[in-house]
Amino acid sequence: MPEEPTRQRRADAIRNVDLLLDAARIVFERVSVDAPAKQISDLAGVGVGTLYRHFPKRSDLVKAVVESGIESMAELGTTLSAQHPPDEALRRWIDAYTKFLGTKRGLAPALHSGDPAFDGLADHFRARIGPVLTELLQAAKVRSDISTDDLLHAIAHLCTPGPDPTFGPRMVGVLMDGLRHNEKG
Amino acid sequence: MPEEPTRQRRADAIRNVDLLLDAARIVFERVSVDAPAKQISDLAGVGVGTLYRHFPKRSDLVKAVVESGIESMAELGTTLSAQHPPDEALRRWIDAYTKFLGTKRGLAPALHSGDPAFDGLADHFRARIGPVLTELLQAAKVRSDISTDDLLHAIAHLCTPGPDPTFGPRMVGVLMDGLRHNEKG
DNA sequence: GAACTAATCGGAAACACTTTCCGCTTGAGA
DNA sequence: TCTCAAGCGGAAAGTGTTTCCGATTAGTTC
Repeated sequence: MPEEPTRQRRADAIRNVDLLLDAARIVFERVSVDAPAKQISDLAGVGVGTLYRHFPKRSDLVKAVVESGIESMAELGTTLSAQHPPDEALRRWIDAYTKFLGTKRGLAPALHSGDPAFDGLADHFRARIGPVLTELLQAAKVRSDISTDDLLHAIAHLCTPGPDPTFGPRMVGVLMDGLRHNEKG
Repeated sequence: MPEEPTRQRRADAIRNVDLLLDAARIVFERVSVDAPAKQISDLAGVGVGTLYRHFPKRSDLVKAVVESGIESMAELGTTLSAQHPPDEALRRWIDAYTKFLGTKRGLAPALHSGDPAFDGLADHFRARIGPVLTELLQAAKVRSDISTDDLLHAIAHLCTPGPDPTFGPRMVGVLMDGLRHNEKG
């Protein structure tokens, strides 16, 4: 692979990417994942053109924000499994995951809308979080016909932010009961 | 309430509404709930203007299609509870509900997107389906801290059509296990 | 530290819908 | 058959995304 003596990345470009990510995090949380791109570029103090230069599709910005969240979730998993007994670690991690998804309006629907824009994201997600959760699940000895992917997916679906903030957590609770007290061994 | 000697509704208008609903059902299933309005009006053989005359917002068309589905679900509930023992009736009804949601691409995400356009729909849904499901649930004696609404919601969330068509049904299965073998009596 | 250039910027223009408007058409009622 | 409001269709307006490109400006070189 040709390694051109590439010129260093411009400082303002790096700064703008950060500004945009910060602005996006704020807007996604306070307004919605569906807010107009201009609203984000305005908050970041740059033009729309700049936003689209760094994130060719609007969805790429969403992806970038989510990816940064994925990283923290993965790290949390490692930390928790070191500090708590298996099922407690699992419980806490699921709690955090639930909260992560529940915080950004429209995020869960967007991720599971089937929009091919997010296909790659799911893979990255799986690759990074999957092993961590798998370990937690095995340690907690839950039923075996449900895969790690299944569970991540299911929780993501259940945790759409809505009028009743207890909904997601409660249903996840039922789901976890179902995992433990199962009919398939 | 003033009952004006209102003129009868025009035959072509009635026909066009039907054509539009049929076209919408087809497009929602074959393409997606998010397909352009023009695609639907074309299939129906009318102009966009006509579509918007009968369904002022694009989402009204979605609503209309879903409402017709709700009606059949309600009827099915009654039928099933008359012909089967409680838990079998519940199982079958949940199956049908799962399939209903899983069939229209983008429907579940749309319904739970938080878009106020669908607020009324949720109420209608609840009013019509709630009692039926409540009866099924009581008859099947499942845990009590989960309401009928909760369950309808949860299933709807889980049944987003995706690459793996078995996902929804499987997770609903786990959820139902959780309802029966619970930790809260 | 001045000149050279490619990377970057920003906002205007091009697109892709959705929704509104309005002149023309047609079915219902007399 | 005649009248005329309901209904039609598609053009135009509104809204958000994505592309473009002339004007800047940060690295690099001398």
